[in-house]
Amino acid sequence: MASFKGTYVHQLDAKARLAFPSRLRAQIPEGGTLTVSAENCLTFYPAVLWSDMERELATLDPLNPDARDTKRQLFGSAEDVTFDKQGRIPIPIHLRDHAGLTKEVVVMGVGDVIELWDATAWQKRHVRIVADASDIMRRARGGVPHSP
Amino acid sequence: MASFKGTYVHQLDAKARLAFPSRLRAQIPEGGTLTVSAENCLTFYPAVLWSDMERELATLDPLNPDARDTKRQLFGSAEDVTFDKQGRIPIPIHLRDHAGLTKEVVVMGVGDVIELWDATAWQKRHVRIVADASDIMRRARGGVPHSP
DNA sequence: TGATTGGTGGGTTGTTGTGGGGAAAAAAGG
DNA sequence: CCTTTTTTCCCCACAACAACCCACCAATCA
Repeated sequence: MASFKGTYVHQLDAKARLAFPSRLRAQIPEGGTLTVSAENCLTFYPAVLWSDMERELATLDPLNPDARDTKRQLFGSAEDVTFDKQGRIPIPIHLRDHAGLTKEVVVMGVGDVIELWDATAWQKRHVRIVADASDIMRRARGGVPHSP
Repeated sequence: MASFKGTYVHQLDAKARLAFPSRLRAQIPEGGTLTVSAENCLTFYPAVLWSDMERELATLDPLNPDARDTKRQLFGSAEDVTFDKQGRIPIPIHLRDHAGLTKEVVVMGVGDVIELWDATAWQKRHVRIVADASDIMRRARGGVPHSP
């Protein structure tokens, strides 16, 4: 299983293309699927992981309204992405809007997926994470709900 | 399992490269992974130990927001490091910032990992550790939370 | 004192991100 | 159904950065 790491700051050009960091691109030459995250960012799934995701979503109870909304959110916003010969991907409007992407984009390897953040949005969240690092990491194990 | 020990003070050059102490380097010729620590320093994990770390992070619940932030913090800040022919490693900006590295860097073997500190930051912490040594070591077993 | 190892500095060459022009394809409109 | 407009992709060019290589000093040890 691929393991993505590192933080890269790239520019969204006038044609809404994003140059994908070459280190990350080298791990997924065949592309993958991009969709919205629970936070205000985008999540890139490598092809293998996305098909797992599809299978998992298929097991959700069709009678549960939350399950239906979850599927609407994830499937409805999903886009297959492949790289052009310069290693760039186009980012559709509805995905840009969800993550508030304008110019500076933070591309971050987060283990099995890659996340895209607006630079300033990530900066804000990052200082919060660093400040509360020990608390957050303690709660990460426990599954204790946290307050916003 | 490798066991690192000793303290070395090296200079960060104009290109943000750090000459890794040859004694430590000899134990990990293939490099490893460098990422942020909970304190304001950097932690170097030998390859084997880092893959253990990855496996552990993979077990965190993807539906827990704190787990996601934890993975962002650790994976997002992580960088694979290999040595150049002079035994140096480049240190990216975001890692320099987290540890406040400027010129003098303390490289310290700490058992299974290696830590990098800004020299003055380490000095301050060191005098505190020495002063409170007996209390600190007594609490080390108990897992009692400490005050900053 | 000579040789070897280890740390420091700097030049040079590829690689990578960025911008933009132009062709092909797709969509929209008459 | 054909024309016009928009979008998408490919290519080229440039600038910035990172990796690699070679050379110099300083310290250690025989």
